[in-house]
Amino acid sequence: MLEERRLDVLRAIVEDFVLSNEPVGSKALAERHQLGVSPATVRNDMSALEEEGYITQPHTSAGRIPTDKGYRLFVDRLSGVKPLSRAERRAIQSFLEGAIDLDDVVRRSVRLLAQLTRQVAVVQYPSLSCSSVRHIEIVTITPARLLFVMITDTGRVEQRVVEVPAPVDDLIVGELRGVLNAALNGRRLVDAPEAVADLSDAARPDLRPHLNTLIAVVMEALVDKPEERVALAGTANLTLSALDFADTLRPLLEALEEQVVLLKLIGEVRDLDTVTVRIGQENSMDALRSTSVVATGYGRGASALGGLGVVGPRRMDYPGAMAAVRAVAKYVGDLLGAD
Amino acid sequence: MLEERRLDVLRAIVEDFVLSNEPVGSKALAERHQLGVSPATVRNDMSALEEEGYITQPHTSAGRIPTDKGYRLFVDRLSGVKPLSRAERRAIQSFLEGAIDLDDVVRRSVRLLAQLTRQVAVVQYPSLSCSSVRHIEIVTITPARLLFVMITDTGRVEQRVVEVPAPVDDLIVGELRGVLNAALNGRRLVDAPEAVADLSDAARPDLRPHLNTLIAVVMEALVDKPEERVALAGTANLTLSALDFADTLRPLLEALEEQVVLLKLIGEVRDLDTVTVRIGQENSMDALRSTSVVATGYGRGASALGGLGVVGPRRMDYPGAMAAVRAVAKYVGDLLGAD
DNA sequence: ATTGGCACTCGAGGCAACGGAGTGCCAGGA
DNA sequence: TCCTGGCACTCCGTTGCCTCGAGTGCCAAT
Repeated sequence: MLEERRLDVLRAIVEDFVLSNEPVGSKALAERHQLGVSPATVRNDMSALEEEGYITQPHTSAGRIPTDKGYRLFVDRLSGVKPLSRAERRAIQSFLEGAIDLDDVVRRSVRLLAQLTRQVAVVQYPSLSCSSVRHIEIVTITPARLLFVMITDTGRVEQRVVEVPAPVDDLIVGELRGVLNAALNGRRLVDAPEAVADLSDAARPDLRPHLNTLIAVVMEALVDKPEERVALAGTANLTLSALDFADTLRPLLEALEEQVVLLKLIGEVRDLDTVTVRIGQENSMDALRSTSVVATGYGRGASALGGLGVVGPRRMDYPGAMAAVRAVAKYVGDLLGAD
Repeated sequence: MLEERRLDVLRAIVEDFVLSNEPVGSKALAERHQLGVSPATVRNDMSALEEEGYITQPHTSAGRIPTDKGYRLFVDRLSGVKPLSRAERRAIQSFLEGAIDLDDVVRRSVRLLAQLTRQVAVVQYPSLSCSSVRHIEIVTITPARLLFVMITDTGRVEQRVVEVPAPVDDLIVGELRGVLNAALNGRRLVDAPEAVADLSDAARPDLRPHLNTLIAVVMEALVDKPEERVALAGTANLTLSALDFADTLRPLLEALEEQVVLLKLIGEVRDLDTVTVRIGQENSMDALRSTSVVATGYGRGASALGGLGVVGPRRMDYPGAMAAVRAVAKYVGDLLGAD
């Protein structure tokens, strides 16, 4: 009963503060929410909540604002995932179903997510390592330089320039292409090392050096340090939160421009089935310490193809963001999984 | 003599204001620059300059700031292109020479440009229409859906999914591939329509429907509305200019996120050999009316492969920006032209 | 445990005074 | 004819002061 109401008060504080961005006081709280008690009682509860570290006051005689710990409790125990409105569901569907290729899917979804949440949105391209090879192509640029092109089942096209040890003619290129396709087509990239392990030994002697070079390059580029990519949208929304960031805005923007940073971020939170929320100091990267991140993985089956999420001020509509992230992840997963 | 000094005064005002972002007064001017005259004389000149619309005062009894017209005169007649420092030249070279493929070149150069100018940088990917076909690949996804992949001489890889009227087997795909490659390899994309015009008539009857479909898709996708792309970097630098923008920051950020807007922008100013400067109201798009754009084209030979430039506050170091833009364009042009 | 009352704190906003930077104008000098 | 020093005026930004109001903490009463 007592405990119960204290949590109600915390919830009310979070909800009001997210809306107004102003410290919320006891009187306003008691009025705006049906707590059934007087402001004085609310004050006692607030006092207790502050004692426990869930809320704080910017200065004496101001209202209270939630701490990171307060938001955490709110997210964990006090809020459901707000269901999306019908209009929002429709928007998602109509926005994504027109997509024609992978690039288009990713770009549309990242913009959609930014629009739905009014935050900065991040969508990772499907990881190569989770994809399968659909086709491999080798094109001659000069006799000693080949362009290696790989098309995956998610529609990604990866390319690398390869310098071969000795000049090759079109005949050899054709053979190389055949060997590689035979070995890799339909294979998942994580299985690639195994699939090509003794390829060279089994091949015609004159192909071996080229094959070795190609395999080495391919392994290095696509498995050891695969090129992961992300799309970003909605940085304009940061101006809405300019007050929340102040000094930290510039480092934040710089971080968001770094693919590396975003990949690390997404990499940490791309569980399927779970929407991860990182609040303020919970983030591992300095530049994000003043933000909250709501993210999840997308894909079909056991392992995530990629991740997506939003970055915004700690003062965020968590239920709404979580719902949007989850919904978009589901659609994107279906689209890319089924393709 | 008289005219001469007035222009010196304008130049001094622009230079000081760009540095300080504060209205500059007669006394400070006479001190900081070797004008050889007293503040009172400077005042007379300023008065005249204001009369002619080159400078203005934010309010009575404040210093003067340049108007768009003032900046224009400064750019046209009062400033050379500031030569880059040795360190900057070295930075450009070492930054760009490590690039491995097209994506890498573009991404590196856009970041470089943002860093050099401390503004927002934009780099357009080489236009398809100016490129030549290096290789065409056709991959079966399902019997009725083909993936068309085209590799250009600038290293761009374009792909489209094509629905064919009737199922095709690998044999036919091979033939289609052969026919298209024979017709298009080495051709510039602008010449493509001509090259494929009577391809279908000359082909084996059973190939015609497929060929027609493919050709239609290819023409539409790659010639009629080719997918142009741009890269963006340095939006964090806008926080440096936050004061210059105020209300207009959000629309500006939104515009910068729109590929369409950036493409229009670059398209208007991608002359080779000329660094175009658009100051404030000179810009054709509303969101850019409070900014200045410094841009040029890059490429080899007669027509530009693409464009690049920077967007920043009107209070910009024009000589520096022009030098950086020109230098980066030169390097990028060499890199992509020679590839 | 809850409530109303009360004294206290502190920031926001309004207002007046002040100082300083800058201007325009004018009369005198090269 | 052009430049210069002097002078009065304007207006912005800052500072200090005051008041107002929202909010708190505590206490006695229910």
